[in-house]
Amino acid sequence: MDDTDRKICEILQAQGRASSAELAAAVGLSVSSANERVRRLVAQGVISQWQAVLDREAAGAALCAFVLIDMDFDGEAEAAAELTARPEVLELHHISGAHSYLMKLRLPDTAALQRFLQDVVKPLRAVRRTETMISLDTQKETAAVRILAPETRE
Amino acid sequence: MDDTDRKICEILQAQGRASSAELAAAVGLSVSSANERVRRLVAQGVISQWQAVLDREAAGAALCAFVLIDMDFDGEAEAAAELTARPEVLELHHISGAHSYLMKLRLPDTAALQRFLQDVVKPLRAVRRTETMISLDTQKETAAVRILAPETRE
DNA sequence: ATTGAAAGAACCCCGAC
DNA sequence: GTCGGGGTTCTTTCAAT
Repeated sequence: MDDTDRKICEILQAQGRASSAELAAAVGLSVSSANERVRRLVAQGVISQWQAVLDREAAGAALCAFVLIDMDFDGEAEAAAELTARPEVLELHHISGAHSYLMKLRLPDTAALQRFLQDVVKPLRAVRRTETMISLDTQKETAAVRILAPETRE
Repeated sequence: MDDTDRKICEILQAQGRASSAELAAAVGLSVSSANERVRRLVAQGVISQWQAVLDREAAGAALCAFVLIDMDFDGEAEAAAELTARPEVLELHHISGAHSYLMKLRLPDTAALQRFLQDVVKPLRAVRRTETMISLDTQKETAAVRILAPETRE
Protein backbone atom coordinates (compact mmCIF):
# COMPACT_ATOMS: atom_id res chain seq x y z
CA MET A 1 0.00 0.00 0.00
CA ASP A 2 2.14 2.85 -1.30
CA ASP A 3 1.40 6.26 -2.75
CA THR A 4 0.51 4.73 -6.11
CA ASP A 5 -2.06 2.46 -4.51
CA ARG A 6 -3.52 5.37 -2.60
CA LYS A 7 -3.82 7.44 -5.75
CA ILE A 8 -5.54 4.58 -7.52
CA CYS A 9 -7.96 4.23 -4.61
CA GLU A 10 -8.72 7.93 -4.69
CA ILE A 11 -9.50 7.82 -8.38
CA LEU A 12 -11.64 4.71 -8.06
CA GLN A 13 -13.63 6.21 -5.21
CA ALA A 14 -14.57 9.10 -7.47
CA GLN A 15 -14.74 7.19 -10.76
CA GLY A 16 -15.41 3.56 -10.13
CA ARG A 17 -15.42 2.76 -13.82
CA ALA A 18 -12.08 4.31 -14.62
CA SER A 19 -10.28 1.96 -17.02
CA SER A 20 -6.87 0.49 -16.36
CA ALA A 21 -5.55 2.70 -19.14
CA GLU A 22 -6.86 5.82 -17.37
CA LEU A 23 -5.42 4.70 -14.07
CA ALA A 24 -2.11 3.88 -15.72
CA ALA A 25 -1.90 7.34 -17.24
CA ALA A 26 -2.77 8.99 -13.92
CA VAL A 27 -0.14 7.18 -11.88
CA GLY A 28 2.54 6.81 -14.56
CA LEU A 29 2.56 3.05 -14.94
CA SER A 30 1.80 0.60 -17.71
CA VAL A 31 -1.70 -0.71 -18.21
CA SER A 32 -0.64 -4.15 -16.94
CA SER A 33 0.80 -2.72 -13.75
CA ALA A 34 -2.20 -0.55 -13.05
CA ASN A 35 -4.41 -3.55 -13.63
CA GLU A 36 -2.30 -5.65 -11.30
CA ARG A 37 -2.51 -2.96 -8.60
CA VAL A 38 -6.27 -2.92 -8.74
CA ARG A 39 -6.39 -6.71 -8.65
CA ARG A 40 -4.21 -6.70 -5.54
CA LEU A 41 -6.21 -4.00 -3.80
CA VAL A 42 -9.36 -6.04 -4.30
CA ALA A 43 -7.64 -9.26 -3.20
CA GLN A 44 -6.33 -7.56 -0.05
CA GLY A 45 -9.77 -6.26 0.75
CA VAL A 46 -8.72 -2.62 0.55
CA ILE A 47 -11.36 -2.20 -2.12
CA SER A 48 -14.25 -4.01 -0.51
CA GLN A 49 -16.93 -3.37 -3.08
CA TRP A 50 -17.93 -1.77 -6.36
CA GLN A 51 -21.23 -0.05 -6.61
CA ALA A 52 -23.49 2.16 -8.62
CA VAL A 53 -24.75 5.11 -6.58
CA LEU A 54 -28.36 5.95 -7.35
CA ASP A 55 -30.09 9.27 -7.32
CA ARG A 56 -32.23 9.32 -4.17
CA GLU A 57 -35.17 11.07 -5.77
CA ALA A 58 -35.27 8.68 -8.70
CA ALA A 59 -35.10 5.71 -6.36
CA GLY A 60 -38.03 6.95 -4.34
CA ALA A 61 -36.01 7.60 -1.22
CA ALA A 62 -35.98 11.37 -1.19
CA LEU A 63 -36.38 11.67 2.57
CA CYS A 64 -33.39 11.16 4.82
CA ALA A 65 -33.88 10.84 8.56
CA PHE A 66 -31.76 9.96 11.56
CA VAL A 67 -33.26 8.27 14.57
CA LEU A 68 -31.68 8.13 18.00
CA ILE A 69 -32.91 5.01 19.74
CA ASP A 70 -32.86 4.20 23.45
CA MET A 71 -32.89 0.47 24.06
CA ASP A 72 -33.05 -1.91 26.97
CA PHE A 73 -30.36 -4.58 27.08
CA ASP A 74 -33.12 -7.15 26.99
CA GLY A 75 -33.97 -7.84 23.36
CA GLU A 76 -31.35 -5.48 22.05
CA ALA A 77 -29.66 -7.96 19.71
CA GLU A 78 -32.96 -9.04 18.15
CA ALA A 79 -34.03 -5.45 17.67
CA ALA A 80 -30.74 -4.55 16.01
CA ALA A 81 -30.97 -7.59 13.73
CA GLU A 82 -34.51 -6.66 12.78
CA LEU A 83 -33.50 -3.13 11.89
CA THR A 84 -30.39 -4.00 9.89
CA ALA A 85 -32.47 -6.40 7.80
CA ARG A 86 -34.67 -3.54 6.63
CA PRO A 87 -33.80 -1.89 3.31
CA GLU A 88 -34.94 1.50 4.61
CA VAL A 89 -32.16 1.33 7.21
CA LEU A 90 -28.98 2.50 5.51
CA GLU A 91 -26.94 2.66 8.69
CA LEU A 92 -27.16 1.42 12.23
CA HIS A 93 -24.51 2.43 14.74
CA HIS A 94 -24.20 1.45 18.35
CA ILE A 95 -23.09 4.73 19.86
CA SER A 96 -21.59 6.21 22.96
CA GLY A 97 -23.48 8.81 24.92
CA ALA A 98 -27.03 9.23 26.13
CA HIS A 99 -28.62 7.04 23.46
CA SER A 100 -28.05 3.44 22.42
CA TYR A 101 -28.24 3.55 18.63
CA LEU A 102 -28.17 5.98 15.77
CA MET A 103 -30.04 4.84 12.68
CA LYS A 104 -29.99 6.44 9.25
CA LEU A 105 -33.08 6.01 7.12
CA ARG A 106 -33.98 6.69 3.50
CA LEU A 107 -37.67 6.71 2.72
CA PRO A 108 -40.05 8.16 0.12
CA ASP A 109 -41.65 10.75 2.39
CA THR A 110 -42.72 11.67 5.92
CA ALA A 111 -45.75 9.42 5.71
CA ALA A 112 -43.49 6.44 5.09
CA LEU A 113 -41.27 7.57 7.95
CA GLN A 114 -44.23 7.73 10.29
CA ARG A 115 -45.33 4.25 9.22
CA PHE A 116 -41.82 2.86 9.61
CA LEU A 117 -41.47 4.20 13.15
CA GLN A 118 -44.95 3.05 14.10
CA ASP A 119 -44.96 -0.38 12.48
CA VAL A 120 -41.31 -1.42 12.63
CA VAL A 121 -39.40 0.44 15.30
CA LYS A 122 -41.90 0.92 18.12
CA PRO A 123 -43.06 -2.72 18.27
CA LEU A 124 -39.50 -3.87 19.02
CA ARG A 125 -39.48 -5.04 22.62
CA ALA A 126 -36.15 -3.43 23.53
CA VAL A 127 -37.01 0.00 22.15
CA ARG A 128 -37.82 2.46 24.93
CA ARG A 129 -37.80 5.78 23.15
CA THR A 130 -36.83 7.32 19.82
CA GLU A 131 -35.85 10.79 18.73
CA THR A 132 -36.09 11.54 15.04
CA MET A 133 -34.13 14.15 13.17
CA ILE A 134 -35.21 14.82 9.59
CA SER A 135 -32.63 16.00 7.10
CA LEU A 136 -33.97 19.22 5.64
CA ASP A 137 -30.99 19.61 3.35
CA THR A 138 -28.24 17.11 2.69
CA GLN A 139 -25.25 19.36 2.06
CA LYS A 140 -22.81 16.52 1.67
CA GLU A 141 -23.20 12.78 1.47
CA THR A 142 -20.29 10.68 0.31
CA ALA A 143 -18.70 7.34 1.06
CA ALA A 144 -15.28 8.46 -0.14
CA VAL A 145 -12.69 8.57 2.63
CA ARG A 146 -9.27 10.12 2.51
CA ILE A 147 -6.57 7.48 2.43
CA LEU A 148 -3.79 8.15 4.89
CA ALA A 149 -0.31 6.70 4.75
CA PRO A 150 0.26 4.75 8.00
CA GLU A 151 3.17 7.01 8.97
CA THR A 152 1.02 10.16 8.75
CA ARG A 153 -1.47 8.73 11.24
CA GLU A 154 -0.18 10.38 14.36
CA MET B 1 -38.11 3.22 -15.39
CA ASP B 2 -39.80 -0.15 -15.31
CA ASP B 3 -39.25 -3.33 -13.31
CA THR B 4 -36.32 -4.31 -15.51
CA ASP B 5 -34.58 -1.00 -14.84
CA ARG B 6 -35.19 -1.40 -11.14
CA LYS B 7 -33.72 -4.89 -11.14
CA ILE B 8 -30.67 -3.65 -13.01
CA CYS B 9 -30.25 -0.87 -10.47
CA GLU B 10 -30.50 -3.32 -7.61
CA ILE B 11 -27.82 -5.53 -9.09
CA LEU B 12 -25.54 -2.60 -9.85
CA GLN B 13 -25.88 -1.26 -6.33
CA ALA B 14 -24.57 -4.56 -5.01
CA GLN B 15 -22.16 -5.37 -7.83
CA GLY B 16 -21.09 -2.23 -9.58
CA ARG B 17 -18.87 -4.14 -11.98
CA ALA B 18 -21.47 -6.61 -13.15
CA SER B 19 -21.06 -6.98 -16.91
CA SER B 20 -23.81 -6.40 -19.42
CA ALA B 21 -23.85 -10.13 -20.04
CA GLU B 22 -24.52 -10.81 -16.35
CA LEU B 23 -27.24 -8.17 -16.26
CA ALA B 24 -28.75 -9.52 -19.44
CA ALA B 25 -28.93 -13.01 -17.98
CA ALA B 26 -30.47 -11.72 -14.76
CA VAL B 27 -33.24 -9.73 -16.40
CA GLY B 28 -33.82 -11.92 -19.44
CA LEU B 29 -32.72 -9.55 -22.16
CA SER B 30 -30.01 -9.51 -24.78
CA VAL B 31 -26.59 -8.08 -23.99
CA SER B 32 -27.26 -5.08 -26.21
CA SER B 33 -30.52 -4.30 -24.47
CA ALA B 34 -29.04 -4.60 -21.02
CA ASN B 35 -26.24 -2.33 -22.11
CA GLU B 36 -28.69 0.17 -23.52
CA ARG B 37 -30.67 0.15 -20.28
CA VAL B 38 -27.60 0.97 -18.25
CA ARG B 39 -26.62 3.71 -20.68
CA ARG B 40 -30.08 5.24 -20.32
CA LEU B 41 -30.07 5.01 -16.53
CA VAL B 42 -26.79 6.89 -16.44
CA ALA B 43 -27.97 9.46 -19.00
CA GLN B 44 -31.18 10.05 -17.01
CA GLY B 45 -29.17 10.53 -13.85
CA VAL B 46 -30.79 7.59 -12.08
CA ILE B 47 -27.32 6.16 -11.68
CA SER B 48 -25.45 9.20 -10.49
CA GLN B 49 -22.04 7.69 -9.86
CA TRP B 50 -19.84 4.61 -9.92
CA GLN B 51 -17.48 4.06 -7.08
CA ALA B 52 -15.13 1.69 -5.37
CA VAL B 53 -15.94 1.32 -1.67
CA LEU B 54 -12.84 1.11 0.48
CA ASP B 55 -12.29 -0.79 3.68
CA ARG B 56 -12.33 1.81 6.46
CA GLU B 57 -9.54 0.25 8.45
CA ALA B 58 -7.26 -0.01 5.44
CA ALA B 59 -7.95 3.59 4.53
CA GLY B 60 -7.04 4.80 8.00
CA ALA B 61 -10.53 5.93 8.86
CA ALA B 62 -11.50 3.32 11.39
CA LEU B 63 -13.31 5.72 13.70
CA CYS B 64 -16.80 6.84 12.83
CA ALA B 65 -18.39 9.69 14.74
CA PHE B 66 -21.53 11.79 14.47
CA VAL B 67 -21.56 15.38 15.67
CA LEU B 68 -24.67 17.40 16.41
CA ILE B 69 -23.89 21.06 15.86
CA ASP B 70 -25.76 24.10 17.14
CA MET B 71 -25.14 27.14 14.98
CA ASP B 72 -26.03 30.79 14.91
CA PHE B 73 -27.57 32.07 11.68
CA ASP B 74 -24.69 34.48 11.43
CA GLY B 75 -21.85 32.73 9.64
CA GLU B 76 -23.81 29.55 9.12
CA ALA B 77 -23.27 29.30 5.36
CA GLU B 78 -19.51 29.83 5.69
CA ALA B 79 -19.28 27.24 8.43
CA ALA B 80 -21.20 24.69 6.40
CA ALA B 81 -19.03 25.35 3.36
CA GLU B 82 -15.89 24.94 5.45
CA LEU B 83 -17.08 21.62 6.83
CA THR B 84 -18.26 20.12 3.53
CA ALA B 85 -14.86 20.91 2.03
CA ARG B 86 -13.16 18.66 4.58
CA PRO B 87 -12.44 15.07 3.55
CA GLU B 88 -13.08 13.84 7.10
CA VAL B 89 -16.69 15.02 6.76
CA LEU B 90 -18.59 12.30 4.94
CA GLU B 91 -21.99 13.82 5.50
CA LEU B 92 -23.47 17.11 6.57
CA HIS B 93 -27.19 17.42 7.02
CA HIS B 94 -29.21 20.46 8.00
CA ILE B 95 -31.72 18.91 10.35
CA SER B 96 -35.00 19.58 12.05
CA GLY B 97 -35.17 19.52 15.83
CA ALA B 98 -33.13 20.94 18.65
CA HIS B 99 -29.84 21.07 16.73
CA SER B 100 -28.85 22.77 13.48
CA TYR B 101 -26.65 20.18 11.79
CA LEU B 102 -25.71 16.54 11.94
CA MET B 103 -22.25 15.72 10.66
CA LYS B 104 -20.80 12.28 9.99
CA LEU B 105 -17.06 11.93 10.35
CA ARG B 106 -14.53 9.23 9.49
CA LEU B 107 -11.13 9.60 11.15
CA PRO B 108 -8.16 7.43 12.13
CA ASP B 109 -8.77 7.54 15.89
CA THR B 110 -10.09 9.53 18.84
CA ALA B 111 -6.99 11.71 18.88
CA ALA B 112 -7.72 12.80 15.33
CA LEU B 113 -11.34 13.40 16.31
CA GLN B 114 -10.30 15.60 19.21
CA ARG B 115 -8.00 17.57 16.92
CA PHE B 116 -10.67 17.94 14.26
CA LEU B 117 -13.21 19.30 16.74
CA GLN B 118 -10.67 21.59 18.35
CA ASP B 119 -8.93 22.91 15.25
CA VAL B 120 -11.67 22.84 12.62
CA VAL B 121 -15.12 22.86 14.17
CA LYS B 122 -14.80 25.03 17.27
CA PRO B 123 -13.06 27.96 15.53
CA LEU B 124 -16.02 28.40 13.17
CA ARG B 125 -17.75 31.63 14.17
CA ALA B 126 -21.29 30.29 13.86
CA VAL B 127 -20.67 27.18 15.96
CA ARG B 128 -22.21 27.55 19.43
CA ARG B 129 -22.04 24.02 20.76
CA THR B 130 -21.37 20.47 19.62
CA GLU B 131 -22.39 17.06 20.86
CA THR B 132 -20.36 14.11 19.67
CA MET B 133 -21.54 10.54 19.40
CA ILE B 134 -18.91 7.93 18.67
CA SER B 135 -19.87 4.81 16.79
CA LEU B 136 -18.77 1.91 18.95
CA ASP B 137 -19.98 -0.63 16.44
CA THR B 138 -21.21 -0.02 12.94
CA GLN B 139 -23.80 -2.73 12.49
CA LYS B 140 -24.85 -1.62 9.04
CA GLU B 141 -23.51 0.97 6.65
CA THR B 142 -24.67 0.94 3.07
CA ALA B 143 -25.55 3.40 0.34
CA ALA B 144 -27.89 0.98 -1.39
CA VAL B 145 -31.49 2.11 -1.36
CA ARG B 146 -34.55 0.12 -2.28
CA ILE B 147 -36.01 1.25 -5.57
CA LEU B 148 -39.73 1.74 -5.41
CA ALA B 149 -42.09 1.84 -8.35
CA PRO B 150 -43.84 5.24 -8.34
CA GLU B 151 -47.27 3.61 -7.94
CA THR B 152 -46.20 1.80 -4.78
CA ARG B 153 -45.20 5.06 -3.13
CA GLU B 154 -48.37 5.72 -1.21
C1' DA C 1 -37.34 -0.90 -27.23
C1' DT C 2 -35.04 -5.16 -28.74
C1' DT C 3 -31.95 -7.94 -31.20
C1' DG C 4 -27.59 -10.30 -33.37
C1' DA C 5 -23.39 -9.42 -35.42
C1' DA C 6 -19.27 -6.94 -36.12
C1' DA C 7 -15.86 -3.56 -34.55
C1' DG C 8 -13.54 -1.54 -30.96
C1' DA C 9 -11.88 -1.32 -26.26
C1' DA C 10 -10.77 -3.38 -22.01
C1' DC C 11 -9.17 -6.99 -19.16
C1' DC C 12 -6.17 -10.83 -17.91
C1' DC C 13 -2.77 -14.45 -18.27
C1' DC C 14 2.15 -15.20 -19.06
C1' DG C 15 6.87 -15.13 -19.97
C1' DA C 16 10.75 -11.85 -19.59
C1' DC C 17 13.21 -8.33 -17.14
C1' DG D 1 6.89 -5.07 -9.39
C1' DT D 2 6.95 -3.91 -13.92
C1' DC D 3 6.30 -4.57 -18.69
C1' DG D 4 4.41 -5.87 -23.50
C1' DG D 5 2.03 -9.12 -26.32
C1' DG D 6 -1.79 -12.07 -27.44
C1' DG D 7 -6.07 -14.40 -26.34
C1' DT D 8 -10.40 -13.61 -24.21
C1' DT D 9 -14.13 -11.05 -22.67
C1' DC D 10 -16.74 -6.96 -22.62
C1' DT D 11 -18.75 -2.82 -24.48
C1' DT D 12 -20.53 -0.19 -28.21
C1' DT D 13 -22.29 0.69 -32.60
C1' DC D 14 -25.43 -0.35 -36.30
C1' DA D 15 -28.96 -1.99 -39.39
C1' DA D 16 -33.22 -4.38 -38.94
C1' DT D 17 -37.50 -5.57 -36.50
